[in-house]
Amino acid sequence: MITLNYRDARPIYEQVKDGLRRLIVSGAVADGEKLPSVRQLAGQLAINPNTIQRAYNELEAEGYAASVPGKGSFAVRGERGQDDARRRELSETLRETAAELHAMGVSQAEIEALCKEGEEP
Amino acid sequence: MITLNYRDARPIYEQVKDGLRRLIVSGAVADGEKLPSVRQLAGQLAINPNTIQRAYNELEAEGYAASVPGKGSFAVRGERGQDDARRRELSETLRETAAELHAMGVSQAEIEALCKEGEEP
DNA sequence: CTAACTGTACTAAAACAGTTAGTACAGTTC
DNA sequence: GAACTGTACTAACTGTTTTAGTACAGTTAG
Repeated sequence: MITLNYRDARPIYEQVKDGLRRLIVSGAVADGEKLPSVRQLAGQLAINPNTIQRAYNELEAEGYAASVPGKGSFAVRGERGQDDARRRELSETLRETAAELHAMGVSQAEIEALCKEGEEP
Repeated sequence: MITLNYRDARPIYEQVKDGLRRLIVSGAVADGEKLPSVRQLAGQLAINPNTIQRAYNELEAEGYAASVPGKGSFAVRGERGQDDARRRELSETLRETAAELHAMGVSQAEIEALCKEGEEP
């Protein structure tokens, strides 16, 4: 479900957060579907439950999950607009990345091809 | 020349590295042009020389600069292909970013518009 | 009701990366 | 020789990440 990379400079809770968001945003985890419990996912990844809790907290703050005490945590796929900050961040990243590829001599056609790979069918 | 953002989570040496690479790759600093010395740039940014040295070291490892003991550090603008790893990394980032924007409902046209902003004149 | 699960909260310590400080050495330039 | 340059190294401080351990309240199935 999620893989951790300990050589990565990014902290584990962020890797977990990004991994889950990817699953939710891509539809791999359906809207409202139950996510693994804090302790269960911690056991599976062999890390501390606190780390998972932190990932879930931030994911909830961003609008991609909802946690209910006693019940569990659930995926939220809110049509759109659930997190404008994230969209702005992604747009900025996309622009900068494309600009540097351009400077490297990569053609606009190649860049657009990369962008199309994730298009919806 | 370079601005630091202390609120940024990214370490200073990375901000320096990315800033310099951007200057080199964009042509703002010509090929072979002398970069500021370790101590000089450190003084200008009000940080420790060791931090600059680290940025220069990594920049040299990536092929964007060359340091000569006793003389200084110089920009390297190697036509292309000087750093395949960086290009692969950028391609991967671009694809993932575009995919998530797609999943958020952003159109292909909007994405391509962002990518074109950095195009060469 | 009991037992086993759920999320949440909190403190304390350990581990790590980033950064600074200081010093030192060898090569270059004038 | 003096003033630069890059490089190397150790030591210490700092903040974040992560772990460990414990605790409490709500939910659910038996």
